[in-house]
Amino acid sequence: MDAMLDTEGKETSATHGAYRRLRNMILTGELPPGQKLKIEQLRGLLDTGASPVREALSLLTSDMLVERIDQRGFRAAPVSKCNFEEILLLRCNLEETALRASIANADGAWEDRLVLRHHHMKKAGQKGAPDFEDAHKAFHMALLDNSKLPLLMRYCSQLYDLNIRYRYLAAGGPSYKKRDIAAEHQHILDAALDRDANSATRHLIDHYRRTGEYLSSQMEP
Amino acid sequence: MDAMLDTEGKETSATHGAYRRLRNMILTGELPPGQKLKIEQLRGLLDTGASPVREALSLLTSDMLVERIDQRGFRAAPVSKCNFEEILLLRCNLEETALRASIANADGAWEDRLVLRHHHMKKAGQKGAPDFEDAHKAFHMALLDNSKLPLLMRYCSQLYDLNIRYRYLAAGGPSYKKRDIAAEHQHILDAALDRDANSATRHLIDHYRRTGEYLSSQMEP
DNA sequence: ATGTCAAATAATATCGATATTTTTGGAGAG
DNA sequence: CTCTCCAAAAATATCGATATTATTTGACAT
Repeated sequence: MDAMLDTEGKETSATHGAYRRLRNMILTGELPPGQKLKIEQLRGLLDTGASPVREALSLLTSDMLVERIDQRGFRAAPVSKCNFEEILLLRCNLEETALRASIANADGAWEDRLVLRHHHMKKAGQKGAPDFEDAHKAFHMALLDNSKLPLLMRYCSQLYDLNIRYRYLAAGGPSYKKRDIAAEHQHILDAALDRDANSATRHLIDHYRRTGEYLSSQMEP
Repeated sequence: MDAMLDTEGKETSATHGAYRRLRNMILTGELPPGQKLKIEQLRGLLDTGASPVREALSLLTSDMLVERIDQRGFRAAPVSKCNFEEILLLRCNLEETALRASIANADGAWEDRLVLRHHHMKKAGQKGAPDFEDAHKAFHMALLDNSKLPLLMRYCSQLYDLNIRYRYLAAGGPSYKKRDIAAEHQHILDAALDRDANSATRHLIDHYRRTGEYLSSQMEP
């Protein structure tokens, strides 16, 4: 009953709450790569027991955001240029597969979802909303989710998160507006609505490669 | 100090031991798909505390072998023909990428490892050793591991395990010898040693597709 | 001075118990 | 006879404490 009065009335279990907060802290770089994650320290930070913290860290292990070291506890997953480039490679491969499958299953309901997600993203981008990241992910996932391939979706979602972590680390926050990102999104959307798989995947992959090259250039080898 | 005297002197932490044993039980079907996994019950089965069991189940969640249901505990992941076909699809896609990358990096040390793994697998297969499964996986992983792409390797390993689960479920154990599996493996090996990426991937994918069709035919829709 | 070993310290992993939540079973009303 | 609702039972999630293991510190011998 205390949990309800905590800070907001939205979290269900302590474990899940700890999971979400730790995840965010790692994605945004608040907990830097390679940092030792001591139970006691986190227990204080999230004010909850040791069991939820421990279980949340176990779950983050599957997302490859936390590493468990034999009997020596946990640490935030390290980063490297090499790792970043592998993420990019896999994303291009898997998202192409998913997007082609989505387009193959295209129907009116999917098109509606796409248009809606795109609109929300544009709106969030214009007023610099803090939930632009969420809207951006939602749009990209909507492109893929008509594939009806849950495993593939899971991998894409995981890789997406690993990628935005690098974006936060390299730029200290959402660093769009460099290029004309909006136009790139529009091209992808239009091609998807036209059900032109070749054009859509080409635009999508270009979109990733460009962001990838920019981030790659900002990292030491 | 008790842990050393348990049954054998090889396990390090209780959590890891529980993880390995539960994983095996799920893969072999000893814990059937969809079954509720009650902490108390497993605690008795593995005779260890509730914390290691709980943490092991959390880890198995990332392997997609266990599902966590909001506040209602855990259950063994369900199976379906649809899920099986997705696994097959992703395996063909990801392993082709990995094998091509492996061959691109080919060198003498890798060839040695391949030959060795293949030999061990053949030996284990002839004498019907219980560790044939392990040797079989080791050979397939050796084909891929020269790609030097750890993330991709992880996905391939995960999908491999999900797949052998279906093999156990459909056949109640290793059901090879139906076709001339040995010849198929030989073809893959030879093509890899020749550094012929097209031939190697064709043989590898055929190998999976054939096993896949056999298993698919044994399942209800 | 320096390297090594042992005691002290700190952190993890695990246990046993409790509070919360879900599920079950049955009694009463419609 | 069926449905709803409440109480009892079971199971989960969480806490606090302990045992185990790693890390540091400092003393001793070389």
